[in-house]
Amino acid sequence: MFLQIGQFSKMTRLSTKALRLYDEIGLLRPAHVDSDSGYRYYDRAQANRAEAIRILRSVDMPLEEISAILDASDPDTAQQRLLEHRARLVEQLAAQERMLSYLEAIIQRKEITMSYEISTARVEPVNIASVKLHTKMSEISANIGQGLGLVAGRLTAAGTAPVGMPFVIYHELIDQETSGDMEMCMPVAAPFAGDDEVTGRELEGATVARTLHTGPYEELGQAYQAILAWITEHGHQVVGPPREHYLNDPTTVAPAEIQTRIDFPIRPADS
Amino acid sequence: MFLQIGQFSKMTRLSTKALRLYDEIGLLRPAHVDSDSGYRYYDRAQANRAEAIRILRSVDMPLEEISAILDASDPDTAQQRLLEHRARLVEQLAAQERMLSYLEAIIQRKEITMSYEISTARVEPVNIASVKLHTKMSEISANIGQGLGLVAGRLTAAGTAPVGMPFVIYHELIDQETSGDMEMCMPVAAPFAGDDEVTGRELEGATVARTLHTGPYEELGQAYQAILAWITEHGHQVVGPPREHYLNDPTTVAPAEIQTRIDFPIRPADS
DNA sequence: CTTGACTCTGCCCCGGGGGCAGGCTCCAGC
DNA sequence: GCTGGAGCCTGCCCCCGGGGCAGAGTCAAG
Repeated sequence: MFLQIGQFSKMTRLSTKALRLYDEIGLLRPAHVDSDSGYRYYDRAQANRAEAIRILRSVDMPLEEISAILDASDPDTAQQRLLEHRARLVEQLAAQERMLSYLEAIIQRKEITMSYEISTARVEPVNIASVKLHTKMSEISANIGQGLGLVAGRLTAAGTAPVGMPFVIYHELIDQETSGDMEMCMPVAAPFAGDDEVTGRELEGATVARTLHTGPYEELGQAYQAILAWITEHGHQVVGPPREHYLNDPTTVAPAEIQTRIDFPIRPADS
Repeated sequence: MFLQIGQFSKMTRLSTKALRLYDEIGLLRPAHVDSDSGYRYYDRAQANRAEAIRILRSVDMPLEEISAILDASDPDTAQQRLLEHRARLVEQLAAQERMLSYLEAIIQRKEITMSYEISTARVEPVNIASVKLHTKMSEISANIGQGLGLVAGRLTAAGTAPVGMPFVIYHELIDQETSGDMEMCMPVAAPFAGDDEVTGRELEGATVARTLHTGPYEELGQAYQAILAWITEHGHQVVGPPREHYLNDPTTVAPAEIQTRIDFPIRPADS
């Protein structure tokens, strides 16, 4: 009546290796184990559980989860676990889609890393309304959205409007571990009075090393490296915090099309 | 001028662990390694290659592939590799989608494994046109499609048409390793003459153990197990090869909705 | 009783690192 | 020049779900 592991393996289309593993972790214990030989013997009735395992593995559910579901006393709990796993799958799917579209962008531009054209430019002083805050890498994009929203709101409340695209000044280096101050700015025509949150001031003019990055924000690090290397190579000296200008709207444009300009204030070598 | 691994790690957002691994496999060798201390020293110029690695890893490309791309002398070869990887991603994406929709079906039916209602039925003799061939597990669905297409063609050519849904007789057990004969059949009103490929005959009537499976073909194994267990339990005896009836069209219906009826000819216990 | 098919345990392998232990090495401050 | 602490080194085990293999033991049919 009992089946050896090989026969049970054929029945259930689970490899013997897998069956031994499931025995070991207690997911599917053989109906009987010969204590002398160690041979595993399965009952036909166990095929049902085995099939459930095979099905759940086929949707990539971890063995631990499967255990939890099959041994759940409460059917609602099991259902809950299934829903959680669905959420995981949906998330993975989205991640895969993001990867794919990013890869498409890389393929299209025919190069993996960007090559940057760097030039100097003269930036005139400009009146800005800005809000400054301390942030870290993982919060940057959320903070920029909020910050610029806040500034825009105050401008509207004051009966005025920005006269150009928004930009951000990074007063300190922000990387994976270190947090730092960033200032989100909107250019305005006339000096802005400011209040407790949003300040108005004139941003000093500067000679800048400038480059344009086209692509998702994750790649901006390259642009910074390129521009800093260029500054060093040409013997210039950094004299102020960099400014990041957002030349189009990331919410309406594909990630591969986002344009960001970086301006690094410098004192040129020959002056 | 050289950077220690920690500084380079911050620059490139690659963990020191990863950098050491890339050194080991030759993907990204430090510009200099102190032979006394073993300290790794990186050049700023290496940040470019590191960035390319980070980007390609972010789209889940294996390290070996990345090596091949970055060290490809020919840009076309590199492009080719990227395209291959895209194909892989697309395939994975499709697999994920399949899993998700399967999981949705499982969630919806509120049970992981099917429970089968099994009954006996009397099947009358019927004229069939059929084609028989030897196949294995992985070829079954392709063969069924071809086989039924062939039979349908001959029927049309003979100026007649099937009078019911097609079905398949499994003359031998077919599982993962063993191949066996299967016969793809269409019921016809009048005896069919047949030719070298498609034969006509009368299929004998029988008392059958019958169950209905709703769902993808992958799950059919459960139905067979359930029906065979039922036959054994009730003391019946199998007297012929099982017949699988396809009650709806799998090409127009969702996998979760496919209906398959299994008829197993038996001699009832009480006769 | 023999033989061949089956099964057992135990080990190493896959990928892409994470984490930790124990021991060096470097650099900055004194 | 010295010292302390941060940074770095190698080497090992771990993740997950098995695949593959070696060497030894076991089962069932003839």
